[in-house]
Amino acid sequence: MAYTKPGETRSRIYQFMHRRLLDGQPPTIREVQAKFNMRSVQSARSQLNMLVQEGLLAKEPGKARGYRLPGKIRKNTLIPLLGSISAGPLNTAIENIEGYLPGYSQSEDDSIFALRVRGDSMIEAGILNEDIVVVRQQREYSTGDIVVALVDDEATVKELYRKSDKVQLRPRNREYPTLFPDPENLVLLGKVVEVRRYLEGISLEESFDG
Amino acid sequence: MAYTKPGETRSRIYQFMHRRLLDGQPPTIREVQAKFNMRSVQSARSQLNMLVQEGLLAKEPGKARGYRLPGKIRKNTLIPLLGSISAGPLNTAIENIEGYLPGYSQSEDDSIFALRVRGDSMIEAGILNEDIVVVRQQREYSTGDIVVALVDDEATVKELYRKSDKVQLRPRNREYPTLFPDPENLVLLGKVVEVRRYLEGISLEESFDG
DNA sequence: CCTGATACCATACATTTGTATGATATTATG
DNA sequence: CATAATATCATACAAATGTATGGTATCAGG
Repeated sequence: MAYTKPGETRSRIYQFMHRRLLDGQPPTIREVQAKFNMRSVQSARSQLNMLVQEGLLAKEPGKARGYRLPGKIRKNTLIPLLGSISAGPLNTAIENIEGYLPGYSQSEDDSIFALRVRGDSMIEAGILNEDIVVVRQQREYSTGDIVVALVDDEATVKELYRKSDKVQLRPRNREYPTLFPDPENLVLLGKVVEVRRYLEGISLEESFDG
Repeated sequence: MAYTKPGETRSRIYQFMHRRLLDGQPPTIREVQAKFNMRSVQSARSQLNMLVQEGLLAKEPGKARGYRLPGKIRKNTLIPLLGSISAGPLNTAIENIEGYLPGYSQSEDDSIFALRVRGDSMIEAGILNEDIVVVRQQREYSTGDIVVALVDDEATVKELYRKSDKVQLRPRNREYPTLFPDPENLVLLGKVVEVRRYLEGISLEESFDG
């Protein structure tokens, strides 16, 4: 029986592992062995070891199904899609989770959430009614940031403008007026870091209710 | 030591499993045991068993880390973001992966990819230059679908219109003309099911080059 | 308080899975 | 052809992990 050319099997094994790991189903060494019609566990294992050495895979030694994608590869998280945001601290809103969106986890602890946009006040920025915005809470905001602010107990998406100490919340729709909120009462929930629009109905997963 | 109320631990275990499974790292029973400070494997196992019975989890018996999300629950995958799409079958384009986006995988085998939009021909549909569209390949298309078509060896995003046997590709920008492609040469790469816009630079991961 | 249901424990065992050792076959290359 | 590098095999062992048995503790409701 002919051997494969050096590197060829390894490349195919890598693709297989990559797909399986992204799919959330880390295979065992023996599953790789079977997949590639090898007659010895070690055949698969040595290939996997070399992928690890090349830095293309990571592994947790000793653990079953311990192969991972290397750290530099960004991992998936779920971003909570909040229903309606009411007044008060965001903690209370967390109770109101409508579903989850797949997204990047940037750093561990920065809190990110998603919101469905109501209205067309940002239409000229390409944010339409019913679009979903992904929001990251921050301390500092700069002029030009698209932010989610709490105005009159209602969350609203606008573009932030600072002029000296005055703050403006500008819609991106000529038919809407700019807001001049009282800085004392202005609550900024976060900065919009991503806009999403689902063109086909998707049902978001429900959370446990038991 | 007080016991938790009936159902309470189970609920927390479910959330833990849900997150881990979506994260692509199925835990072992003993990892669950440790996570919830149980002193017996069986404590964790019986809870997991009941979650399976309630249909909230699935499992592959005997296999290590064999718990899964039941089929109906949508899974997270990574969607390949293709660089430039050249002519020819899509297979060749797959070689040209620029990175991956976190997204839903609908059914197992439907092939989904993402593309960066060049130009502003769809601006009135809220799709701006540099936006990313998530595309699903299909057999059938209907009028009104936003599709990715291959015209003159270049991928373009347009709205599809059918009138009898004639096909139109309409831009959503009054300054651009409608295309009347020759049905023979029309290649539809897929339907746009999602639009995304990242307002902060993200670096996408690279793929295997060996 | 009584009783069934549920949560939890301790321990042992079986299977799956990772690891190790030592060898042979094939390929690539000068 | 000679040689090194790589691919592959066979087999055994060790660790991780799922499974089973039988019991005790706590909770919930009448």
